[in-house]
Amino acid sequence: MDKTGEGHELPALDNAGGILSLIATGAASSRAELLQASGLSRVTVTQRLNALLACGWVRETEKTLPSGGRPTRVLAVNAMAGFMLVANIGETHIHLAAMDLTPAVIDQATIPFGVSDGPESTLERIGDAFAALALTAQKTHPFFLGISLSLPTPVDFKRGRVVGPSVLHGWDEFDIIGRLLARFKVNVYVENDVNLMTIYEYRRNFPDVDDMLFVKVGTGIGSGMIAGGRIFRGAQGAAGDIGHIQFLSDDAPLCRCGKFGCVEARAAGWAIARDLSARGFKAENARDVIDLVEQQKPEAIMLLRAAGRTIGEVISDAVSIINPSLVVVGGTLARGGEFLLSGIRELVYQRCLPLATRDLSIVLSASREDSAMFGAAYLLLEDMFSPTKIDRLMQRFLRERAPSPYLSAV
Amino acid sequence: MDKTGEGHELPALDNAGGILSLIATGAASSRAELLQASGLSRVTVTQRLNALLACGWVRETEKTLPSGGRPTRVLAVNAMAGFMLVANIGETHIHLAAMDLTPAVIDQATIPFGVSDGPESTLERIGDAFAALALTAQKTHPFFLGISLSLPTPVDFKRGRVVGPSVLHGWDEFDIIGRLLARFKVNVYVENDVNLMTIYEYRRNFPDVDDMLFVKVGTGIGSGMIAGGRIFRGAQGAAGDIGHIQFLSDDAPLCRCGKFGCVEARAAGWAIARDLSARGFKAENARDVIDLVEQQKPEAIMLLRAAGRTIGEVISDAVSIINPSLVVVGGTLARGGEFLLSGIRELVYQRCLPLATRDLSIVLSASREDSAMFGAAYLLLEDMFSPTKIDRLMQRFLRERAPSPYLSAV
DNA sequence: CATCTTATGTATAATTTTATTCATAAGATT
DNA sequence: AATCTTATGAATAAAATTATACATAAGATG
Repeated sequence: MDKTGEGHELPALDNAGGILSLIATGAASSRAELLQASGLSRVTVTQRLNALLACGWVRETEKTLPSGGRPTRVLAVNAMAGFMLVANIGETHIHLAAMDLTPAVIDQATIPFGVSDGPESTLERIGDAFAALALTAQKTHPFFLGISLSLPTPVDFKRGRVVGPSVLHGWDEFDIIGRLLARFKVNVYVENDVNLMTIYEYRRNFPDVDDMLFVKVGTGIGSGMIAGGRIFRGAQGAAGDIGHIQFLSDDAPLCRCGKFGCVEARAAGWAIARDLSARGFKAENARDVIDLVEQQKPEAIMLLRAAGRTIGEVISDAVSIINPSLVVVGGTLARGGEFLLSGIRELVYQRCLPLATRDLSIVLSASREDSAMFGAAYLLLEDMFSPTKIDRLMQRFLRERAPSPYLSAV
Repeated sequence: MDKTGEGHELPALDNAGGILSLIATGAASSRAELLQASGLSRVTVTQRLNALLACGWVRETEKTLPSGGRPTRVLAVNAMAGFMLVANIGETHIHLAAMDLTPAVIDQATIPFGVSDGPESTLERIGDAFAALALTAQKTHPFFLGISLSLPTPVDFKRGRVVGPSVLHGWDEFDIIGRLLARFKVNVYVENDVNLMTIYEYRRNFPDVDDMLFVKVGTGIGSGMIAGGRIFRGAQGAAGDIGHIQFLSDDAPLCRCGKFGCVEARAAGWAIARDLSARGFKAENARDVIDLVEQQKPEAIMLLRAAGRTIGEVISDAVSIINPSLVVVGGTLARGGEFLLSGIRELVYQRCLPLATRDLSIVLSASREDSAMFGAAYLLLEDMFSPTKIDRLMQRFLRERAPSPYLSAV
């Protein structure tokens, strides 16, 4: 009996998920590597790969690898097989995009936002914008993979909820996943923006550096870690909170968190802006600080240099504790370039033991503004194409591809 | 044709490694769980499990789990299936043991050692002691799994070598694995003692706490981390080096490492001994300090309390950065109990944000002196029974079990 | 004790996967 | 152009694995 119920010639995708996962995660990019990595026989791999090719999940690229004989054809996930919806919630706007599996932007939108907007109405507006983006994207990229959100606040990733104090009012413990799931029926991911920027740096710029620290120096200060090739979140998703490590002194300034002497209160964008204001400049946030630096104001440059040394102190602690092989400095103040970086380097090389700094690089991020959005896309892809989850993805795909008339009739 | 060449009735262990791995790693402890976890059919699981039972790798325990019907039989790796050799190289002695797969000690030995003994002669003496232990152990525990060493110095685990400055003279970059492999032809693991103590705490005392920090406060200060259930080593295996994080002040004391103001120089056993000596007491190391504390000398207690607060500062940094849900304090000075712990707790709860300390426990280790040796055993078991390595283990087992007369004749 | 539930073993046929072999493809080398 | 190498596809039989069905085991429950 024909399983599809019709003579539709749909290729059998049984157990092809493992093959797709290997290609998507980069574990294999040719038939030979698939054989090696999967441990399956050539016949089986060929059959499953053909099914994936026929369905449009995988494509043969034009690239080939030299082999001594006939060149190896390079395989890749077909970026146009599907799309995902991502959004980066900032403090003044929400950027939204439909992305293909590259990930690259298919279509995007921006809606206004304020930190006092509650989650209910915000998620409804995000949902509306998403629905419009999905309508366009689905025409060219048939399969809707899922949704991924970036939030400027601590997030318990497993539960997908904002935890603890946040700049976003009323979001604490709100069931973000539940709300979006009810409307879109796809996997929903929610993560902190710094962790997503970290994932972006790792996947896009330093895919071979399996132990790195990303430090965002903007209006606030935060960090994310890649440990053994995976984002490291800690027990509550609060790992990397270096902004509120304290250095006590007689003149320890008051921090936003209510304590004295935090790194943020000494070196974050808002702290430098505060100090510049006290000196008669007009500065409210990190961007104003950088504007003054770019205008070569000596006071601004001096304060940025000092901030670099302060941040260098806390980065040196982090380097001693987690021993990364790369530190990437990003965020708005990173646009201050060497003015910021030299102080960081100075302190790290001075304070850490040679063993930890021997093979350590400290570099500026080359990221664009929306790296968190791409990070959100990478996170979604990484999780959905992981060996443990791929089967569920394939099952949903099969269900949607062949909506059985019998089932819907019952 | 009979594969064994004889009518020996040896059960076919083909592909049984996966089943053994599931049982050994704790991923499954009953037939039902094996079915679920392996995804194989009942027939296949039964067949492979029977082979493992027949070979003595696995046994049925007396324990059963209630199920509503016939109780589920609990399976476990047979602790007597094999043995491993472990050694903990300390600064004055080397403790060696043959351990079963529990791991529990079968037989042990101690040989003298000094930090100026080079690796060549030391490894030869360790090899001799190991050979003697193996002779006994092999009688009751047939299969020789491997060797695992604990060293009081930074180790690059992947390469199995001492890296950077070390209390052990002449060991830097020495090929420890190569030397032991040449003599024993089994897997050899080499790891830092603090990481092994961390593994011990995790596996034996807190198996459900997947994000923990272990701090060893002895003559020196070091730490190890469990992140997501795995030991976290960093890029060079130097992660957790909290002993040389600096707190500068006017009276910053000189550290062994040549810098001023390190945590070690303020709060380690040798630093407290130094301060006690300056006050006329006779104290050289952490043990002497604890002796004075146990004699209720107010100066010793005062210095230990102060050390607790200093260590608390650096632990609070680590807690902010890695967000564990548990901190275990061990090492010789931990025998000072609340005198040490109260200062640590005070500083951590004072300096970390509530999000990080909300679900954080800080406890004393209940470990015995030789926890590093058990940690070494756990490390070996964990790696050799991991899904990725189990097949190699099974292959060696099969090779040794059935030494083919044809092969040796050729 | 009879009955219920779930655990566990085994025989059979159906299905999936593999090993093996042969054939063709496609660039590199001579 | 002839030849070499490795990639890739396909056909066949052999082997492994599964689904299914049936049978027994063993404690809990009433």
